[in-house]
Amino acid sequence: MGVVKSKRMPRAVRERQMMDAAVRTFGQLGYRAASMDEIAELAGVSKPLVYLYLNSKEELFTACIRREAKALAEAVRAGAQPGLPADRQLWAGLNAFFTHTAENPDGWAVLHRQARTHGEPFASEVAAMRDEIVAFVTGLIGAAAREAHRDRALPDRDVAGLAQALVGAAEALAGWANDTPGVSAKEAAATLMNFSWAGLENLMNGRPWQAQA
Amino acid sequence: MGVVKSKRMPRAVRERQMMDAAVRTFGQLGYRAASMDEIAELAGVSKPLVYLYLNSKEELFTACIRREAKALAEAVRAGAQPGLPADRQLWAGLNAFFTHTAENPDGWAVLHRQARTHGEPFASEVAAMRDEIVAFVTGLIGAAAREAHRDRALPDRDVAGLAQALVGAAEALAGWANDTPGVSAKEAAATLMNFSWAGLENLMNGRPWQAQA
Amino acid sequence: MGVVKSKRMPRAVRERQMMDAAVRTFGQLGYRAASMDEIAELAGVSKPLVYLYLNSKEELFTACIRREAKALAEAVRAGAQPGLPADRQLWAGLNAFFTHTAENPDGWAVLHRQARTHGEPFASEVAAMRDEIVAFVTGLIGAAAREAHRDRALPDRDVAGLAQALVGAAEALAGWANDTPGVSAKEAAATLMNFSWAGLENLMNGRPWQAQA
Amino acid sequence: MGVVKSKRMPRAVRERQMMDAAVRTFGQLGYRAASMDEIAELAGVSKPLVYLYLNSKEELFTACIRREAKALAEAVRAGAQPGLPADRQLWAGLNAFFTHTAENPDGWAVLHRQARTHGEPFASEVAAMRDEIVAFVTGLIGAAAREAHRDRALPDRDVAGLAQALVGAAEALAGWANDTPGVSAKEAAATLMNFSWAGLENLMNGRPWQAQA
DNA sequence: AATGAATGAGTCTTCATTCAT
DNA sequence: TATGAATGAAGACTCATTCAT
Repeated sequence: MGVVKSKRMPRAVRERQMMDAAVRTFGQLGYRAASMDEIAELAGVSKPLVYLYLNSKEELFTACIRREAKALAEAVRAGAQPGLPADRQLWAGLNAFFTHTAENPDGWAVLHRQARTHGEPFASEVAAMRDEIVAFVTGLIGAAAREAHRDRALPDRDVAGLAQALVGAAEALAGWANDTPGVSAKEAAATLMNFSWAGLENLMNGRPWQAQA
Repeated sequence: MGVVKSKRMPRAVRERQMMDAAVRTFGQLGYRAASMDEIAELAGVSKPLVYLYLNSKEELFTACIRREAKALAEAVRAGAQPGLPADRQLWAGLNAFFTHTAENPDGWAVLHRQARTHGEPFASEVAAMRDEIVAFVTGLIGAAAREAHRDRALPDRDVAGLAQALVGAAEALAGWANDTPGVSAKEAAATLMNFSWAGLENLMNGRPWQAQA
Repeated sequence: MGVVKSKRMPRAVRERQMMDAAVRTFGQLGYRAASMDEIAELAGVSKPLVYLYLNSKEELFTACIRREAKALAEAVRAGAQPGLPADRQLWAGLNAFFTHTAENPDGWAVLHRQARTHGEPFASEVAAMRDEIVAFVTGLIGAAAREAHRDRALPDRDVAGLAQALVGAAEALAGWANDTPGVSAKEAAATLMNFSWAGLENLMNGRPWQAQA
Repeated sequence: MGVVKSKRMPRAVRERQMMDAAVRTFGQLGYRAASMDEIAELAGVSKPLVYLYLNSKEELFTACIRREAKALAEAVRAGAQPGLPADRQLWAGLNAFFTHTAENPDGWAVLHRQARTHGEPFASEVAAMRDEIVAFVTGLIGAAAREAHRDRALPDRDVAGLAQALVGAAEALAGWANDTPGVSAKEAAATLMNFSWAGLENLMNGRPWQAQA
């Protein structure tokens, strides 16, 4: 009878709308600068409904972090194809990572920029996902080490550092690819693969990592 | 006996106290979460004096970014020793970088975490310094490529991408080293040097980059 | 027993209460000296509600000016009776004007004293209404000149000047009548009618304008 | 020895500089919007010196009102030439008034707009000057009445009302003359003289007041 | 399931005013 | 005579959050 305002939707749908709005707002403005008013309006609902479903700004932000972390981890997991050699697995994982972050810039911003910037309830929330990536890389390196028949694996802390460096390089390349016209996500992935797998010395001596080799 | 809350200090001194307090507060809480009240109290002065000298929260934050960016850039410039081979220069520069960020964790947090997270007057402020460091690394990689006497130098865009990756990795490792107890600047530098120079494949095959070689 | 601080009223009602409080406060203290706290308290609501409905101090003041200007212009329009001879119309209009300003002293103070004293967004807001009244008086004087069957009508610019003088005198008298106990609207109107219609010379020679003549 | 900064001036001179700056600032911005900082800077002295000489913002404003009121009253007194017939005296007084206010717009703004807008210490301060003008007009009318050999003078309250109307008309005409290109101060004075002395009826019947008659 | 009405608490910013020299 | 250094108090504005329906 008149304007349809899409009311009375099932809870799950409404919740998803709110989370979408929240991820977008948090990702673009940050935790503090984002306001519940803005999120509610972007979600097309009233503020009390947001509170009814998600309780508080803090819980809402936490829920966003969890959702996006899960989605990213799953994307990387799904992209990497177990059974391939370690370098091909890394290549596949990086491609999945770059593709997912390019398609979900706000989610990535929430995870990478915002969650780590705002103190304690949140930082440890992201740590879980970081640990998962670290575990993925660790596993890769372990597998590679076994392939190479080496007895001594790299120490754990070294692996954690390498994972940090890899993610940092990936994020920098993602930003650079976005800002530099003509650089595709795949090219960025190749650059990172070369950088991380072959190392600068090999690159300078004409021995890059070969995707097809 | 105890700290005398000394009064009537010359402007330059007070300004430095305020900036110190601001860097610490902004670095730990972020731009939005930090309050001018908190900064003033930490500096041991009243709020109006902060405004009298530094005009506004935005200008204060910008001043912090500029001061810390300048200090970091100068530290890296001073650490790198022109004349050495490229890998030794890189090693020296990384050491200077990680040492400075370890000694100024709040300043580094302001630059890396906070300034880039909080929109536009600030992001471009840091970008300038970052570009300077990227240019430095780009030069290093180019020089190394020439030293290798290869006929075909790496294409410019590849070099730029590698530099971005290297700087991104360094940034991530600096944050990680600050947050992880027991990781020294030298260890972080070594991890990154191995990662970037030798590459993962060499690492896993027991052929790391050798600082003394 | 006593005023119940009733809650949960419809927006339109609350808005009117706020505007009433604002007109009173602005009229008595001026734009700068009036505080939003004071207005909110006088309206019986919390400050955020004032902001929710009226956005800012500036918009609130502007809204007050518009409301009071509209009310005054309508009162004068309704009071003047087209069809009467010019002097009778003027007399009727003046009576309406002085009656309205006497009944709405704060509104009049907002228009005459405060709005014109506080710079540019506001001054031009009142100017529109003032011009409307000046145009009304200009028309009256022109009509009266035509009624007098004179061949040479007064030059336009002279008429405009006279209208300005008349309105200015009316404005001053309204303020004076409000501030001086015991001066009724009718007395003010009579004083001005004598002054403007008969002129000082006639007054001093015992020939005032006669309402009934 | 370097820049002359005009220091160590006698107190009277410094005080005049401060008052000049204050009149200008108060006149343009109003009592509340004017800041002591601004006044001190415009006067070319430090703030504590303003306080040393003039004690407080309130006293400073009061001093401004007194100075400007005295100057205006003296200008009008000096312009009016006792001994002339009443209408010529009024003409001379109006000319002096218009001339003075045109030459001292800030002083006039302080008296007319600002002082009356800001509550009680100040309003009564201006009242003194208003009374002086009322007394001037009253005297004129009394003289004219004697010239006309009338026994009964106009009641006091009527005279006060007439003075209010006259000043109101004068201020309106001053504003109008300033805003309308080509209208000189003298023309404005003539318009007001006609309006107030001859009255509208006489004007419309071709019997204006004659400056030379 | 959903919302219009409402607020306590806090943040940035300004200003008149004083102290020590 | 003159000022650089400093602050208490207040004011505009925002926001996360709740209540009544």
